[in-house]
Amino acid sequence: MTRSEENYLKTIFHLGGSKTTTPITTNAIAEQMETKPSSVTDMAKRLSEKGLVNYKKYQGVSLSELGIKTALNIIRKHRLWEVFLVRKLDFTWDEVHEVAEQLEHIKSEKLIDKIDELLGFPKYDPHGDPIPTKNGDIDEQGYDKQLLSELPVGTKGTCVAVKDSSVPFLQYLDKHGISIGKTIHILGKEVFDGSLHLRVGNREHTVSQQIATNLYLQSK
Amino acid sequence: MTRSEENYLKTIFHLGGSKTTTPITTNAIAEQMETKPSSVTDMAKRLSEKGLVNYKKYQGVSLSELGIKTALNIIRKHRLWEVFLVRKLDFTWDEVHEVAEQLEHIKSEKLIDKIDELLGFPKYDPHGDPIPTKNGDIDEQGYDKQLLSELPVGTKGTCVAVKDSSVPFLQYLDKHGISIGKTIHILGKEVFDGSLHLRVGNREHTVSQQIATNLYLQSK
DNA sequence: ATTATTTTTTAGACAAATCTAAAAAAAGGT
DNA sequence: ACCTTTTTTTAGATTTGTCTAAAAAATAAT
Repeated sequence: MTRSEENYLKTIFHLGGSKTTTPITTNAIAEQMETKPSSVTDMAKRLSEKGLVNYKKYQGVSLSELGIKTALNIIRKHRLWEVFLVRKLDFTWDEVHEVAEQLEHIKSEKLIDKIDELLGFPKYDPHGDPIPTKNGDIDEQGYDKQLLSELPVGTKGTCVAVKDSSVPFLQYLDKHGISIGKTIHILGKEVFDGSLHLRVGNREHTVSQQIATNLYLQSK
Repeated sequence: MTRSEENYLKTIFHLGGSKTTTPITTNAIAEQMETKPSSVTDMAKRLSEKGLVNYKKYQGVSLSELGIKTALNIIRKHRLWEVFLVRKLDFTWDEVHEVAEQLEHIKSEKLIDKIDELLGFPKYDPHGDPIPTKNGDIDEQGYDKQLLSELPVGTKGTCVAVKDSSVPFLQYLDKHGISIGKTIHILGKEVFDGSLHLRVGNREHTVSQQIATNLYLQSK
């Protein structure tokens, strides 16, 4: 397994390539990976040779059983390292992704199992995404969560995950005191643009619809 | 900096390439890295282009100032990760090298500084080798240590480092209860083959000269 | 000092992973 | 159904890092 192969598998998984129903297009992969479609075609052939993906010319790519298992293993490593960075080394949630992108490729089963143990076998990463188990089981559902934008005014809930985990979005949330575990109260909604009025802790803010469609709450 | 370039720099450093006096030969590097001399020549040119080594045809390689700084930074990372693996994840000292070979190439200054901090700024790795500082200072001397083979009968000392840190040697030491920090008493010496009779803790062993020339004590 | 041996370098080839430009196939529009 | 546009693939080139085989330089030996 090369690093590049691992990155392709991970991307294909994130684009939904574990379901055989709709194969992932060459273009979609290229765009996501910021590479050229021709490079994707080359890699699709290589991965197909190795039995990691199903690929037929002009018909896109989906992951094989082995491909899914491999992708989940990389995602497991990525997310465990993210938890480690936040909990043990005081990284902020917007800093972890870049470093975890490197750490996820370290080849040592013992290492990642020990990190898992050190962290007390966490179930979710710092963005609220579920961590696959050693056997490749993943709690796709996660918490019983709903997008902030889909909840009615008056709802009170706990922030459990983010949909977008880009650096600017995470920094925006930090600036407004929003993080995983925080209680959020929906005070009002502007019908015109879908913006929401919230109470987070003892502070009140207005957030745009774009924010509201990228934040998951568990309502109570 | 590619991973391969980093590995060459590290190897050149370990072969003594930081002293301009005796350049390191192509063959020596090839042998150490288990590669071919022609590959070393290629890399020597590339590293020379980048100002990391001094290289003139047929005259071997030595590290430039920048090369030394870079090599020490990689060694620093390698050794800090080794300490982390032993102290935080219960790796044994014969297991750490292979994983640290991978971890040393992770690019994040913040990561290694936080690991350093988490460990309380250790000065020595699990084999007793000194850890370079962030600025590239290294305590070459280390402890005021002497090879076990060079000490007189009757000496009592603390094991502070190993010269050979190969897996078989470290496992041999483990089997005989010898580790960094252990007190060793030299009870007798066989003139014929240089083997030594030792007391380690409450056990007594005879060890060959080969063992004795690869173990450092700090006598007291 | 000339030959033999060893070391080092060059030249050319190969694999992985990428790119550009052009060709082929698929999808969309009228 | 035909033409146009988009998507995908092929073909050929490039870079990094490696190799083998042959040439060149340095070292050693008689």
